[in-house]
Amino acid sequence: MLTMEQDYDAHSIEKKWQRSWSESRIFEPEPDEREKFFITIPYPYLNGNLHAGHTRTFTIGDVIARHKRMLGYNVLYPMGFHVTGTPIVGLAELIENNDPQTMDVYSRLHRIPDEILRTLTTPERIVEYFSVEAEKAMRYIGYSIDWRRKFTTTDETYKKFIAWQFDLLHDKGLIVKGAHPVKWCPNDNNPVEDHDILHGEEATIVDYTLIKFRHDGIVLPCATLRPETIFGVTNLWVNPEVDHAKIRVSRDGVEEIWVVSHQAYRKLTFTDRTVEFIENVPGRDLVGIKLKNPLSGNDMITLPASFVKPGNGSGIVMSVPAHAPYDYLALKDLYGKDLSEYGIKEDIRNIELISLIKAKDFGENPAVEAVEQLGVKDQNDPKAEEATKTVYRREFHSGVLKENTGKYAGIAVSKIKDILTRDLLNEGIGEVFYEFSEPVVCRCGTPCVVNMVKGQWFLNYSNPQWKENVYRCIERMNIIPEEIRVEFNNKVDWLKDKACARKKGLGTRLPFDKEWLIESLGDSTIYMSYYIMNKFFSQGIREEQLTHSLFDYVLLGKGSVQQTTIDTGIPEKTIANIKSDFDYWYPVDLRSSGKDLVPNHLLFFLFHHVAIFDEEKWPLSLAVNGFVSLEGEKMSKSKGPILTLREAVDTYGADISRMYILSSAEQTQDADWRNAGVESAKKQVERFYKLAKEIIDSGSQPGIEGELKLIDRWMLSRLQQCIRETNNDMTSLRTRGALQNAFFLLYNDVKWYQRRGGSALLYDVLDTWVRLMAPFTPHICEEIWTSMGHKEGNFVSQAAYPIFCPRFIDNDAELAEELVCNTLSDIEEIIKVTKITPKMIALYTSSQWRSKALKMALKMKNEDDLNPGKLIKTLMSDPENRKYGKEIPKYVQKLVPDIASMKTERFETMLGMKLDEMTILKENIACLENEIGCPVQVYSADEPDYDPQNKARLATPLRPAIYLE
RNA sequence: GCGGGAGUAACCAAGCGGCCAAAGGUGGUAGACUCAAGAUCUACUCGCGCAGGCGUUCGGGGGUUCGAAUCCCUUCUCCCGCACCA
Repeated sequence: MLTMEQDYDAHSIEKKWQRSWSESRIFEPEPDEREKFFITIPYPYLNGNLHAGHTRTFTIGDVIARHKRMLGYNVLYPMGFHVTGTPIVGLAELIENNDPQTMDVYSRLHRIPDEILRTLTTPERIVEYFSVEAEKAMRYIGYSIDWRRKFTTTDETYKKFIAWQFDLLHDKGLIVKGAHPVKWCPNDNNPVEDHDILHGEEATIVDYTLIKFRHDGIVLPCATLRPETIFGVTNLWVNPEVDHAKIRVSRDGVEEIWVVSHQAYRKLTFTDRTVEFIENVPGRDLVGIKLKNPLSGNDMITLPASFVKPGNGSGIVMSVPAHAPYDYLALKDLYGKDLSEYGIKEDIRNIELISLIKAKDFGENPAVEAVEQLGVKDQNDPKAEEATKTVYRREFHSGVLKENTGKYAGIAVSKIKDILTRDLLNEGIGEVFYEFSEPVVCRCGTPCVVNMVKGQWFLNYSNPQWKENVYRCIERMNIIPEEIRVEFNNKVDWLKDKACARKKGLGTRLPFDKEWLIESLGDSTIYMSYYIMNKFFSQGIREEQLTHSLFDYVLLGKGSVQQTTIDTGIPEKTIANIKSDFDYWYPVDLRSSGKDLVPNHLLFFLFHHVAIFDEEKWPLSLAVNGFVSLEGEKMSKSKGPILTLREAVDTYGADISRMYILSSAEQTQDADWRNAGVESAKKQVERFYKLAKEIIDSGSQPGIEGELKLIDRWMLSRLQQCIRETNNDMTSLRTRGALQNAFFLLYNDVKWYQRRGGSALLYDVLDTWVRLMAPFTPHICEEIWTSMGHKEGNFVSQAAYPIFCPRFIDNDAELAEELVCNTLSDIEEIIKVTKITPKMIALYTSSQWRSKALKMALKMKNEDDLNPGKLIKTLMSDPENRKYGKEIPKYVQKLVPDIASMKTERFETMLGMKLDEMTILKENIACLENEIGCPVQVYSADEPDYDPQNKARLATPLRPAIYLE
C-alpha cells in the first residue's frame, strides 16, 4: 500500500501514473464482448502548439472517455494530426523570412526554443516538430488516448485512403466541376484573403438575380435580391445623367447585346462571361423605351430617376412601386411632370401599381401604406429607408405570393428566391450576378471585384437528396446540447456547393485531376474510420497495398476477402481483422468539438458519412463546446495571447488544469481562463488531497459495524443524490454541473457529516468519491485509490463508476437533518435579531393535531382532493380537536396553499415522511448545545412542562417553536 | 441583413411557473486555531427588523396567472457564424 506524501506534489504524482498507465497499456483497447464506445475529437491543426482551447475540447473528450470506461464500456479514444492546407506552408515561409511578429509569438508564446524555431523553415519540419510536441502535451495532461493509432494527414497511407474517398464521391456524382466567385484584386491578379484587405473585411459576396428585360434585340439587365417582384414591375429606372455601355456578352455559346453602366460592364468582365465593349450610350437615350415584362407580358417603359447609382448592380433598376417605397416615391415624383424631352407622352398617373404579395398587416400596396404611415415626403427623405426595411422585413417573413404569380402562387416569399431563380435561369430570363455587400479594397489600394474562378471542383452539397439524408441523420442523432439541433438544420439548409480543391498547400492530390490538391475540410470528414485501420497499416503495410478494393471491402463490405488479398497482397487474416475491427468500433458514438466547427467540419463530417456509409454506420451523437479566452481576451495562435497546454500543466499540474477548464463554463458557453480561477482550483484539489489523506491516516475502514446512525443514513442518502446528478450531467456533457456535484457539493456534505459527528462511513464515502472524481482528476485519484489499499495494477481508471442506487436514498434521514439545521438557523436568527445571549433554550415540537392535519392534507392532495373546508370538517369531527376550534381554520388556511404549491418531489418526500421529531431533537440536543453554547430542552407542544411565554402553540410540523431565556 | 446565442447579487455562474432573497465557487468582512503568517474551519455578505419576520430585486417596459428570474409580447445591449479558410 502506498503512503500519501504530506503535501500534494502534482508533478511527481502525475508523472508516476502516466508512466504506469502507459506501461500497463490500459488505454489500448481491442474488441471484446463488452459494449464499445468510440469517441473522437477533431484532430488538431498543427500550425502551433496546443493551447487552452484544445485543452478544453480534448479534456471534455477524455473525461467522457474515462467516465464511459468506468461504466464498463470498451472505450476507444484515438488522436491524429491535421496538417492539410496552406497555413503550415505559410508559417514555414514566415519563419524562413524571419518575420518579427511570427518569431516573437512562436518563441515567447508557443515557447519554442530559438535554436529549434530557426530550423522550422519547411512544412515537413513544422509538422514533425509540432506532432511530437502535441503528443507529449497530451500525455502530460493525462489523456487516455490509444496512441498506437495516431497518424498525420500527409502520411502516404492516409493519402491512399483520401484518394479512395474522393474517387468514390466522384463516381457517385457528388463532385462536380464549376465556377465559383471569389474576392479578387485585379491589380495583383489574385484572390484576396481577409488579411489582404484594406477596407471591407466584413464584406460578403451576395448573389443577385439579374433579370434580362429585352427591347429590340437589346438586353437591359436589372440586378435584384427579390426576383419574385418581377411580377410587379411597372417600369425600369435609368439615370439620365449617367453614361452607359453597350456591350457584347457571351456565355455558353449564347451571345447578347447588353446595356449597363460602365461600372457594371467592368464587373461583368470578371465573371464567367466574355464581354466586349461596343459603344457608349448616354443615359437619356435609354429613357422612354417600351418593353415587355418577360414573365407577365405586361407593357412597361423606362423612366428617368436620379436615385439610380451606376455602381450598384447593373446600373439599371426595375421598379416595383406596389412593394418598394423608393420606386413608389420616384414614380409619384414624376406625376404631372413634363417628360416630353424623353419622348414620353403618356401620363405617368396611368401606370397601375401591381401587387403580387400578400403580407400580414398590409393591404394591396404595402409600399404605399408604409410611405403614408411614416409620412415619407419623397425619395430623398431619410425615412424612405425605414419604410423600405419595414416592408421588406414583413413581406419576407409573412408574405405569400398572390394569384397573379401563376404557378408560384401560395409560395412564401422567404422560400421563393431559389426556386424562381432556377426557373429564370432555365428560361433564359435571368442570370446570377455577384456583388459585394460593401466595397472591398485590396491592400494595394485597388478596389476589388468578384471574380469567377473557372474549372473548379466542387462537393455538390447543394444536392437536395444529399441534404435530405443529412437531415435524416441529424434527426436520429443525439445532439448535445439539444438547442443546437436547429442550428445544424439551418446550416444544412444554407450550405451550398463547396470548392474542394486548391492549387497550393499540403495534402492529397485529387485522384481524377492531379493538378489539384484536396482541400483540408474535405480530407477530414470520415477519418475516424482510419484510426481503426491505421493500427494495422502502421505495422508494416505499404501504401501501394492500399487499393480501392481494400477500402471497399473493409469500410463498405463490397467484394470478398479473397479478392482483396489478391489485389493487395495482405494476408486474408489481416484483412478480416481490419474489417471486424471496423465493424466492431464503427459508428462513431460521440464526436465532440468546439462550436467553431459547426458550420464547416461537423457539417461535412455528416455529409460525407451519409454519402459513403450505410445508415448503421452513421454517427450517433454530436456535442459542441464553447471557446476559451485568456483573462477576458480572445486567443490568437498567430498574434497572441495564447496559453499552451504544456504551460498550463507545467505551472499548475494536469489535474488542476483539467478540473479548472471543465469547471469554468458549461457546454456552449465560452470559458475565460483566469489566473485567480486556476489558483482557486488548485486550492480545491489540495483540500481534496488533504481530506483524503486525513481520512486514510485516521485508519478509517471499509464497511460499517453495528447500526447506522441517522447522520450515516443522511450521508449515504446525500451521496446517492450526488452520484445521480453527476451521472446525469456527464451523460449530457455538462462537466461543470458534474464537478459541482461530484466535488463541491459532496465536499460540503462530507464536511457537514464530520461536523455532525459522522465518521463510520468516511472510508466508503471516500472510496466512492475518488471514483466519482477519477475522470476529472485521474492522477490524484489513482494516488488516493492505491493509498486506500487497492492493490497495485488495480487502477481507479478501470474501477466501476458509482451509479445511483435508490435503496440508499433516505428521505426521513434528510428531513430529520433538515429539521435540525432549520431549527439551529432559526435559533441563530432569533439570537441575531433580539441580541439576546440565551441562558437556556426550550424547543416545542408540533402538537398532535397539527401533525395530523398535515398528514391529512398530504393525503388529500395525493388523492387529488385537497379542499380546506373538508379538511377543517374532518379535523373538527374529532372530539379531541374541538378545543383547538379557533386555531384549526387558521392553520388550514396556511397549510393548504403550501401543500397545493409543493413541487412533486418535495411532496412525495413529505407524503412518505415518518418522523418522530421529539426523538430526533432529543438525540441532537448535544449538537445544538454545542453550536449555540447553552442548555437546550425539548418539549411537546401538547404538554409543555415549561412555557413561560406561551410559545408552544406556534410549533408546526418540521418547525418547532422556540423559547429563548 | 440573415441565422444562432446571451443578459441573474462585487465577480464567475446555477435556476427556466410555486420552500427562490435565488445552488456552488471566487472575492470581501468577522471569528476560531496559531507566537505570527499560510492553510483549515465557522458565520455573515440586497435593505430593514429587540422572536424565527417584512420590504425591494433577476437588462428595460407591458401582459398572462392565485402565483414569474422562469411563460407571452415589445424594446435595449452584448457575443458568435455568414464560406472555400483551418
